[in-house]
Amino acid sequence: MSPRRVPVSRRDRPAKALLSREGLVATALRIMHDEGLERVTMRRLASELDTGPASLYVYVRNTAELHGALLDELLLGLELPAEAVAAGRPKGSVERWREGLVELLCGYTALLLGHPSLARSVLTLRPSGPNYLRLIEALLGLLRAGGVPERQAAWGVDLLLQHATATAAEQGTRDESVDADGEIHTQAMAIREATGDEYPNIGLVRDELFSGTGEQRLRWMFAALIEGVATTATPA
Amino acid sequence: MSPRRVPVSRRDRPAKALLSREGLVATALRIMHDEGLERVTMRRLASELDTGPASLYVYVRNTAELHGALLDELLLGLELPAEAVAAGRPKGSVERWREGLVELLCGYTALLLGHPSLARSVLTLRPSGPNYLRLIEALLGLLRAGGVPERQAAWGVDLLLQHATATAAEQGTRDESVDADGEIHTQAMAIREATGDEYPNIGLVRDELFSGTGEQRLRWMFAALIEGVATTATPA
DNA sequence: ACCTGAACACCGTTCAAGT
DNA sequence: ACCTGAACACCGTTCAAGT
Repeated sequence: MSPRRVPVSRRDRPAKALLSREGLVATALRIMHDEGLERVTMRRLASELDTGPASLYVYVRNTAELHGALLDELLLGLELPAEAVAAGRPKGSVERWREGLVELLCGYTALLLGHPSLARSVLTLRPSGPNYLRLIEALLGLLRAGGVPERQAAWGVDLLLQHATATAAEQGTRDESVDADGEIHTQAMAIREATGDEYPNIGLVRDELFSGTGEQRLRWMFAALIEGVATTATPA
Repeated sequence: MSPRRVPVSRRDRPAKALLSREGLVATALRIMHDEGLERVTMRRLASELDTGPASLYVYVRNTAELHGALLDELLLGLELPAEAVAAGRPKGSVERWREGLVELLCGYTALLLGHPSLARSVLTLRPSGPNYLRLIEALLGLLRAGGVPERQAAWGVDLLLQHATATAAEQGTRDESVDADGEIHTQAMAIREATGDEYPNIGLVRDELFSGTGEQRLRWMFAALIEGVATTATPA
């Protein structure tokens, strides 16, 4: 029907920015910041880049890989504490490494808390980007600075990162998605209604189950994790 | 066109089992066991129950709530260790409570490892079913039996359950979904290729990052968690 | 080679309308 | 009241075909 020869796009669009992995990730990052990760779909991304969804599969294997790239981009903004840079060589006040660890882990958690659905994705991702490796490197450095044995340090990094990611993923749904916020109330109510008859221990510590701020609990959890990692011997 | 008066269904179908929340959950449970949670969709459930998807919303608020019900049904099959039942009163050999905790947590993890995508869902769920409360009750009982202070015990339950759930969720994708198994290899390769130049600490403990069996690492992680919870003081 | 239109095979949730 | 057909507004991924 309508003539298809008019090359309007040539003048209308800003040069159509040739597709590339970098362009893809940059656009995805922008959408994530503006509208949240759930809006970053292959179809949305494609239409944003003036193409069909199939074209994206030239640059990323699948959605999971795209999410991995987004995480690494985000990690660029995570500054490593000074203690982690001069790794392996303990200096300054004793136990400084613990503070450095908590700081770094809180930073990583805060980063993910800004994008909780990314955290959910990362939890099943085994990230492999250079900036994630830097993070592992820094955590290992701090643990070694604290004199934590090699195997405990190696396994500990897993434990610490998993906890940070899971915490962000868990908090996630609460403020972002519409539906899930009913569930906290439902659980809180269930716990408050749990009779000391059927659930004596819940009855005894009921208030403590809800005590503390998120920040307090998070810092305590990291401290407990670090303590456990530092003092629990691995098998064999 | 075709006459709609023939009540064939009356003879063909097994009485069409009136809709109910229990029936819904039972059907969902069956599909989950046979084909995995990703097949348990509202539409699939509806067609299985000979109705439209809209009808299900009379019995569950949304998918998240349905998943919560599935978890609680699953937890029916989790047996609590004897130590947890006679809670609060330490008896038998000292430190028996630690074994009980590890056992219970491993049991819970194993349960979820059988349905990793349910674990992913549970992580953002704050479950509130009676059987989940029983689990909280048992964990609290064991921690109290170990003389762990109230606040540490309360906050610790959160930490322990989150770790168990996150572990199952993480393992999850690996064997279940098709795509994600590439990522472990990708990460492993990235770590193996990380030069000791750029990543000295990774270079030093490289082998330990991959050492141990899943079972060994899980038990060590729970032991470390428990140790940290038991010995780390909460603020204020 | 690099790219993509069109299709395949699905989703959760809502709401006006029926019984 | 209780229930539901039909629609709304989407998904990820593949593959044959084009340039």
